[in-house]
Amino acid sequence: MRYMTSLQFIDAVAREGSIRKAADKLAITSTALNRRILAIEDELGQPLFERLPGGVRLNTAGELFVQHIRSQFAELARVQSQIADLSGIRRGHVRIASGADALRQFLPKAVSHYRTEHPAVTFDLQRCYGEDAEARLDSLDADIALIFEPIRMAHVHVAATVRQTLHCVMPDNHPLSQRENVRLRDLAGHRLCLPKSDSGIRQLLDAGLLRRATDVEVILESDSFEFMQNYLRFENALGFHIPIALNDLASQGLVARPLDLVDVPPGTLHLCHLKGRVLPVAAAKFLDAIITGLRTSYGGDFGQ
Amino acid sequence: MRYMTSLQFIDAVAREGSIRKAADKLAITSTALNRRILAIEDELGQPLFERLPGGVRLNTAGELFVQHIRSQFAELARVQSQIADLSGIRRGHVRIASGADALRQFLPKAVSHYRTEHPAVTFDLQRCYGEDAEARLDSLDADIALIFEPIRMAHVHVAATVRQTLHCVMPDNHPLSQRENVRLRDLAGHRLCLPKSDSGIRQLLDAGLLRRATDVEVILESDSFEFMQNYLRFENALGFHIPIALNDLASQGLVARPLDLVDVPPGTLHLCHLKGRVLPVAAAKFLDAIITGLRTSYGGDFGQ
DNA sequence: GTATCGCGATGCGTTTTTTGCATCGACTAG
DNA sequence: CTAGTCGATGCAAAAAACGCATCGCGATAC
Repeated sequence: MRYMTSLQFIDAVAREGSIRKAADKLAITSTALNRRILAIEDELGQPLFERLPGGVRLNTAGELFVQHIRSQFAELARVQSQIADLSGIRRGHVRIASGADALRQFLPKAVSHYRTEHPAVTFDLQRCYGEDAEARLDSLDADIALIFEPIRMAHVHVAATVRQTLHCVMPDNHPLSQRENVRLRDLAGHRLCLPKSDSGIRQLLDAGLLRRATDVEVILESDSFEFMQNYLRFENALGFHIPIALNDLASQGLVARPLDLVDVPPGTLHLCHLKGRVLPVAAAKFLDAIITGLRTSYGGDFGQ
Repeated sequence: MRYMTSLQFIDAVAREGSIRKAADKLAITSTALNRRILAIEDELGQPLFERLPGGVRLNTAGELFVQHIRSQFAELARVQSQIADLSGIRRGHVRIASGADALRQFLPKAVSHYRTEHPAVTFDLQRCYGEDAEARLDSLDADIALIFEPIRMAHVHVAATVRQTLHCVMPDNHPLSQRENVRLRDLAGHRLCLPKSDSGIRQLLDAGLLRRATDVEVILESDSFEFMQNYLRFENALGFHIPIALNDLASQGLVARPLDLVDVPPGTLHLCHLKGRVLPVAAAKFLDAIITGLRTSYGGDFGQ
């Protein structure tokens, strides 16, 4: 929207921490950008940025104002999608922040299924680490977040949860593949591939392993589930996934066996949005769809 | 704010129902205003107004958008007051919609008392009839509303209530002035001055009179409590007030006697704001002050 | 039925605002 | 101490907004 460019500019400067850098990104000169910012600060009667030698930084007033700007844009987007909705044009845009887990199988399926029914809705998928997904909800860079395990921030609303039992993934000729489910003590002496420590899966595992003081051999750590799964095709080791992240194991000669619930409690996948926020039409409908999808396909059960 | 003028213009056109009239009020030409509206409609991809022979009217999209505009402005005002607040400048603006009742004594006192402590806070008092106060909350033309008796709209939040027993006001030589309190049947044969039927007081009275089928002589109706009170100095008749609206009776040779609660239940004064809205700092603080003031001064008791 | 009136839309010249360039002073890093 | 970065500012060019005159359309008055 043309009349809000100044606000967008302020947001950009806040993100870049420098007027010149932001001006580059916005494809205008730093002069123009600088003057727009001065003009708004003048109108507000107070500076929004502290001028530092290496750039600028939001002051307290600026933080309040930028927060306001972001919520205004989110609101505008919502109203626009609402207007588009009532005129029968079922288009919109959904921005999702997700950990790596759900990106493998679950989200691609969900998005593609939704798009078969609403082909004019576009998506933006942001792969996040750790608390980043929550931060993106907060800064309104994402409408919906899928977070496995802990929710740290208070103003995140959990729309739905799915219980996910940790599974141990291994080549089908691995000795442990004979068992129905795997105890932690069975892992002793085996080689493990573990997700990095900011992953919910890793945190669940660590808690269990620490408690049982199991002696294991960690041969690699990665933040890519895809890499770890592929790796198991070359070395006879053990990986860990949750059902929602499992895909296409059989064709790669892999099998998954659940970890015994006595050792490792089931993790929880949280489907969240920002508390108190009214989601744009498209995002709200996708959320509905995804929730019913979760209920039917992954209702606490194995989802491969 | 300079960058939002286009939005304000749309709001003005929506209120005036005509581009030319709105242009007059805004002190610009209809040409410029018209083009700004066309530009925004173009950016949104949809018209916001229906063009009628006698002017323009919002369509559905326009109503959504105008609602959005108003909430944006309210939000901006709130953020501005928040910014002003944190910089130590205790200024702000409070807009109150009130029935005539509270304007007589209670609100002048409350506002002036608040202003002794916060002299930089300014006030806007809008005298409203009937449902208008609620409508003004809804259109964000008022931050706070004082409504006597019924709340019709669902999205009004009641921050506090005060019980108010109806009082009968009369010249001090009136026969009924001898009684401690007044029954409805005592009114038979007396001349009454009644508020108009959109007043909460009138509605309470009507309900009681109808139930008791009391035969009374209504000599005048008015929406001005001041007029009715003054009138009693010239004709020996009866008026009706709630304690919060009583002022300075003795010096005018008037007295007030409560109506018996058996006949007429006590009315309720509602102190409201729009549900889900975060009030600007000044309005929120004034609301706090007014609530504690109500609790101590008018805690269900006579307040003259 | 016709003339008139008020409404929003639009073409065009003018005014106001915004932008970009060159440059300044302040500061940091090496 | 010098080279490089940052934000601020004077000035001319470019862009946007504005006002005037005018059009077409529909309602109203007579």
